[in-house]
Amino acid sequence: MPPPQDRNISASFAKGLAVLEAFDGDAARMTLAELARRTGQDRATARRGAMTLLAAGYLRQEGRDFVLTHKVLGLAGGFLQANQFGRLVQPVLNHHAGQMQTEITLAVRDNNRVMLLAQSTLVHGPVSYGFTAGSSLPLLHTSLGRMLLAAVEPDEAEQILRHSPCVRHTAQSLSHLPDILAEVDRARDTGLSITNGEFEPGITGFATLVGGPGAKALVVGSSAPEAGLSKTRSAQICASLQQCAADLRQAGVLSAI
Amino acid sequence: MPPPQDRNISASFAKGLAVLEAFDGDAARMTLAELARRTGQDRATARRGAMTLLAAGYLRQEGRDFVLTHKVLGLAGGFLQANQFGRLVQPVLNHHAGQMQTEITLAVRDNNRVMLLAQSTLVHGPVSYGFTAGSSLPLLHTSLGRMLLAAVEPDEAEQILRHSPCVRHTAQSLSHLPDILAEVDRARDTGLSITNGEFEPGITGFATLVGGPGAKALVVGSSAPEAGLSKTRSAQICASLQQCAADLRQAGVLSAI
DNA sequence: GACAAATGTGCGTATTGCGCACACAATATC
DNA sequence: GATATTGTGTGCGCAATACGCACATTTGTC
Repeated sequence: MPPPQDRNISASFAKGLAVLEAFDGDAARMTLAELARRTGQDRATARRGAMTLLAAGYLRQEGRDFVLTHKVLGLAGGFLQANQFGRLVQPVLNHHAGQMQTEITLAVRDNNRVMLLAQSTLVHGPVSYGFTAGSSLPLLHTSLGRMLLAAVEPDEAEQILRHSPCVRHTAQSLSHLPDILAEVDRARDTGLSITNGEFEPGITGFATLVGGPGAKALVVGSSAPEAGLSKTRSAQICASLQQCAADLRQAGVLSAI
Repeated sequence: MPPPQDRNISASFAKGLAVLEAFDGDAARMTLAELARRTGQDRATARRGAMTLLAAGYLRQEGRDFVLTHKVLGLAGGFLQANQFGRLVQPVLNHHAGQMQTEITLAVRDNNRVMLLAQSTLVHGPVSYGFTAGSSLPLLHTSLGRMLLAAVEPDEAEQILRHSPCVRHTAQSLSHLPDILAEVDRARDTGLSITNGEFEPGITGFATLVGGPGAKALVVGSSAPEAGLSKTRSAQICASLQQCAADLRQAGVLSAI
């Protein structure tokens, strides 16, 4: 017999949120049947959730497919505006990105994924990898992810790792948990995480900690093509990231989480 | 007697969404009592909505205040990723922002407000005005807003205007509806909207249409300080915006709405 | 045309959520 | 410190809401 429901929680609202969350970067458009499967809900329940979101403007319909609309950006805008990301965070990222001539990204851990919170806009840089604020990246094979794991206690980091999907993105992707843990430990010790082509082929990723307690840690990261990456250049990027982290702390970004 | 409810809509879910939407840039943090007032709901109803959002991770609690979390960015990320904003839109905005040496913004109309969808901000530019993707701007006194109104039929534009708040942001803000309508008509005729210090003092705004049917039109805009803005420079910005719009159409941005 | 997959909807059921009221807590003001 | 105001937590009766199932229909694919 299921426990009596928590009277503080609206189960219908929670089911509806699950329908909204089913739409992500991997599942951009879904039929009702797919939506029911993905949420584990009865088709009629999922349908009511989808029709409510349709009426509210968060979904639109293309034939049989439901498609997420830009209205979700308005929700995100509330958070970004409230925390003055445009005035405090973006200029710092842009400034350092300009100096380093690379993109810079601010990220946080979201369960066992990396969530990008903000990203510099760079005029003359290498080709964009297509990520934006709100993008979700893997935890295990990115420098951002490793740095976020380095921000939590070792045994908790191991727990998180054990419950995270370990997908080999490239031939270089580490696949043994002890190897990944060793890299996380190294990031914890040095304050820097560097990955070589483990998520995107031929791309070196860098990340350092901005601050914040374990589960709510913020990190900044950058990336550069491996080819033509000298030790001097690498050290320069690391130093700039650490300066960027200091400037972000100064700007008060840690109070946003 | 109220009409029987639409069986396709979950009223509890809709109420919950209204609680989530109550958190915006102007109301970053709210007590339960404030939330009930803002949503017009009974305090117990608003409380259940807030507690459900708390459990789902969209709100956190600071004393008596509920605060929006970054989790809403994940929802936005689904839309941005699905429409490849990072790969198709951002590079175009960045390219033209670099060439023009101004910020560029992509926007859509959201009821009687302007919603920013994407933006390229400049490394060495005038002080950032603090807006980001998801930010909401007024419709009546921005070049983006005027251009969005120009995209709909004149009588519909007038209806929207009549139902929009007419706040005087600066001494230069037009306040007579016929004057604003005339500016909208001019934007419709010329394909460009230019405003002088009506929303931010001393700032000239430019906007042009990217495309899309009336209610779903997309526009791009830019801004520059009025001081030191020559006719040549003005014309240059307008031409670049129009080229940017053409490149965005080419990149397929219109299918995102 | 056959088959699979998806959809719309009616309906019985009971659970869920609503809203009110009461008591208590926290904060603000004097 | 007292008082007033505002905010909060929660129990509870009630009825309406939402669930989930089943059936018929539609759409898509081969």
